Amino acid sequence: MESKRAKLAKKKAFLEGVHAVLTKSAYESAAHARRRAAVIAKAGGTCTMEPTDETNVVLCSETTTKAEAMERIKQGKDLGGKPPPEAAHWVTTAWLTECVKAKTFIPYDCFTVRSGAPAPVGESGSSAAETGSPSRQPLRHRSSSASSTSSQRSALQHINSNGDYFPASGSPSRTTSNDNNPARALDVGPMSSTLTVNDTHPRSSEQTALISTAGAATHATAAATEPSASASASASASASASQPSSATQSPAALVARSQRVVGTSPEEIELPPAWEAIYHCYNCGAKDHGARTCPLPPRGTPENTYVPGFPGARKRVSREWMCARSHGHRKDRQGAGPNDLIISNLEKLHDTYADYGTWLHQLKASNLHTALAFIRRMKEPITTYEQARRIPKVGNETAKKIDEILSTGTLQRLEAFDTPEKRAQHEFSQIYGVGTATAKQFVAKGFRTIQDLLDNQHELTERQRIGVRLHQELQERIPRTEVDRMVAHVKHVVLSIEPGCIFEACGSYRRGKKTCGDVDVLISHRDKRVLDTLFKRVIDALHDDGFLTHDLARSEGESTQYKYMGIGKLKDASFHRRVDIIVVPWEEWPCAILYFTGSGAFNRSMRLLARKMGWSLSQHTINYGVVRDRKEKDKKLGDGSVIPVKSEHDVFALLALKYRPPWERNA
DNA sequence: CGGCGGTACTG
DNA sequence: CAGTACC
DNA sequence: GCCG
Repeated sequence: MESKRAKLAKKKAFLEGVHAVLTKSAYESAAHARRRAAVIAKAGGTCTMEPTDETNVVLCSETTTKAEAMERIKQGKDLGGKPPPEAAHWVTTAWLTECVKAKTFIPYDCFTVRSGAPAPVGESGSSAAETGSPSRQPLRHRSSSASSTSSQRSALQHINSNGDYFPASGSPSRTTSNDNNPARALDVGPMSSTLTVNDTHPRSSEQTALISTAGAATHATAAATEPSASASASASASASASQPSSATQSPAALVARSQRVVGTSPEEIELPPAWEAIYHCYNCGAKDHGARTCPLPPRGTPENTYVPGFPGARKRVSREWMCARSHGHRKDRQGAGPNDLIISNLEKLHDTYADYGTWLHQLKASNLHTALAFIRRMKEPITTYEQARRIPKVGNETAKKIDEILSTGTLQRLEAFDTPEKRAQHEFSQIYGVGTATAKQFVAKGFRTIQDLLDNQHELTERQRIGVRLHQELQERIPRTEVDRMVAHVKHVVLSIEPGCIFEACGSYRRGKKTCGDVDVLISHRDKRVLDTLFKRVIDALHDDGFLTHDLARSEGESTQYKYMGIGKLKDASFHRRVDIIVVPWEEWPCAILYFTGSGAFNRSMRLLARKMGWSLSQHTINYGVVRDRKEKDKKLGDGSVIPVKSEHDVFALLALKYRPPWERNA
């Protein structure tokens, strides 16, 4: 259990950072407005009539919705016509006043608040004495607050999952999980945490030592919980302030910041009765909790040798599995890395392998891709063949190539491929809907540039036409702030259609990347009947308001998981962006969010591991007793039976893996 | 030497 | 069915 | 192309 003090700090956390803006409809007179402003000031926030970059709360009157307020703002009646920040929270003034009075804090993601209806959510504030310290600085002037702890994120999520969408399902112990501390995953060097992984394979420990000499410095940081915790907390506390320092924020902090805006999913789901009957904690076997809240150390360590009661379960796993290790991102890092020359050359080699399109070369490419994931995270330069050999997935061939790069600066192999035809083929294959086969066809037809394709659009399929026309725009990475706004928009539309939905933005965004290639949105609802129409209604609504501009592929008719792939654009954005939306049944949520968060290499690794255990992991479920055809591996003879899971943690526990938060799943 | 993720939409 | 896509 |  958390101390009372920690709880108090959490309660203060939201109100501390409030910078509110009043809409005209939120007050009747100047005096009324002053009273509202006083409420905010008492909470330690600041308040204006004009939105600023720091605005994180918009106060609506008791009788308007966000949509109505937006309309008024558009007409210039409120806020002088200046639009509020897209990511701001919309609450009624009465609600905020009440929260301050009761010393409770505000659920952070209430976008559509209707007349007076919502009562303050969260624990009763009576126990929270003396929170309103009058001398608190406004957000913009605070440097960092020691009172905010790194558990703030889970606190917010806790409230969130007990809030509007998931009333009163929480047990008090759910925040005291074996969950990772975000501060431990700071960007400085996720590698160090692999040292805690459960295996002592002789060779791999050697390899780990090699690579993680780089991360040695991180030990100090990770061990010094206090500073890193407050750094993480201040980053998320100052969430809505658009600070230039965001470039230096850790992925964990970036995710925490986004969670305040877009996260609306429970940490655990309820299962259908038949599944609930066989569900138990896959970390210890208890029936009364899941792996997420299991107090025991991770399964597979000497301290915990529990094995779940499903055929194929095993105790230990080699750390060679990518999914068993922490993979922070390295592409985001600024400055030059020690192995940039090697990396850039091997990346080119990877691309040429991928362009072949044959089964064998796909394997070479994916193998090289995995090796690159390990090379990228090294802080020390590779200098010898032997040193390279010790990196996982780097064998004789790759090590020789690294050696060649070290001595000559390039790869002979690459120069042979540097022809106009190959370059054209590679560029074509970057186009959405154009793969290796089509790219080769285009080259064979004599096309060499994108313009050639634009001039011959009749030769293309519908998806390819869209892909070619928008090719330049879609090549652009999306800044995280724009993803924030896109996701907030989609979430608003989804929740106004069906308030009981759960919603999570996944993909690289959930993994804490600073820029994303596309926007991935996962949606579910408890009620199956709702799901059957929800998908179409959401897509239609997003078309109607002009957000979605092109469809690339979408599920038709009824199925279990609905998938939409298309292109969307915010009105004030400069580029069209790829948007994926998936609607899944409630009980498939954990596997779906695991899949949709990725990364791709992480998924492959995890699924391979599951397969080696005789199981099968997919975006739907994890199954045991799967019977596969020996010859044709695509042919499944039996689906087996579902192993029910309530959270991502359960899947990790099943595979005897230490839980990896999203920002450690980059590869 | 055999194995390498699992699934879903388009045409 | 092959091709392409999602992570 | 790497791994068990």
